[in-house]
Amino acid sequence: MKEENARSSAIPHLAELAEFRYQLRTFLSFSEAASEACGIAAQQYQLMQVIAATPEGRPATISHLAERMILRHNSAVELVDRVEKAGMVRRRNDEQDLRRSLVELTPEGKKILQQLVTQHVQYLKTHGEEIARTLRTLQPASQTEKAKDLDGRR
Amino acid sequence: MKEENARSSAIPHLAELAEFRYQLRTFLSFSEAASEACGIAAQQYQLMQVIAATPEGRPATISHLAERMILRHNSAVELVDRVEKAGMVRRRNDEQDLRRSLVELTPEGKKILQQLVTQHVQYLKTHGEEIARTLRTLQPASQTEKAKDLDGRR
DNA sequence: CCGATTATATCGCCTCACGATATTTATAGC
DNA sequence: GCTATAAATATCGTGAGGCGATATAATCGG
Repeated sequence: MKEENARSSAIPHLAELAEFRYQLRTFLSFSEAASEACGIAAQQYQLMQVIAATPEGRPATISHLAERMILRHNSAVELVDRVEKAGMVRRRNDEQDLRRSLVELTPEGKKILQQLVTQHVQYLKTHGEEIARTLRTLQPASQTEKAKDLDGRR
Repeated sequence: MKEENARSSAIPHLAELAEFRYQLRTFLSFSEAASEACGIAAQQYQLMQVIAATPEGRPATISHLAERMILRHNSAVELVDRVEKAGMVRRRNDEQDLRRSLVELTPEGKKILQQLVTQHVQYLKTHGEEIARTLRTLQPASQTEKAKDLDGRR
């Protein structure tokens, strides 16, 4: 028999969803702290990561970065400005299409990125499984122990 | 045999981590759009969700909300101000401790929250499994098809 | 070779989180 | 019970960053 929270009664999966979002905020908070310990903002790290993860064939244009960062093009321009000022990336001119700037990591940028990726992978090796488990409790055919726990503890 | 991306070479798990963050951004972007379609900001929805998910015994004080939202106390105060102005929550005085305000959802707030939770649960029923799978590729003992795909396609 | 489209850049605006500080209430030590 | 300290909330000025509107330059289609 499960006691319903008066506040949450009648909203299915509220506890699991709230837990997932709390886990995300905790992860993002870690990410921000790690980035700023390296002297850059969290978004700047994300931009660098997108650049490094862009497949070989795909040029790292402002438009492409904006798309992967889910930002307006002008915001991507401004973000690149800031990361460039921090010395982590530089713009090159695309010789095929002079409208484009190609953004690439500097050696310093690669070094910092490697550190940050390592730290984040480490974090997710520790906490990723728990996040995945919370996500699974929201799947159609799921009544795991975790879900029962989140539902039952009120 | 896997071809290494010149940009990503020597950074293990870069592709999987970047993919995970892109999935998160996509989800958060959906969340923002859904919230604003209901006339509130994404953070305001999160606050409401935290309030609703607060266990019965635990009073929904500003301090508690700040902790779950991962915000400074003053920022939580300001967030509650905005959500109160939007008519989604109201403050009550704690009669045991007059320093505290207890924050609770209004009927309108409950209605909107229910809609948003439903939409988000629906989203995660569709996309949650994929996110969980990406997370799993970052686990210690993981060389799934997904991981091979992300590593191999460059 | 010119009108339409695409890519990037610039600028002013607005939201929101923060640090510093203030105010009120509770609590502990005497 | 009275005072020093701590805790909870609130206020205010500041700054970062994303966005819409607009501008400029380069490419492309007919």
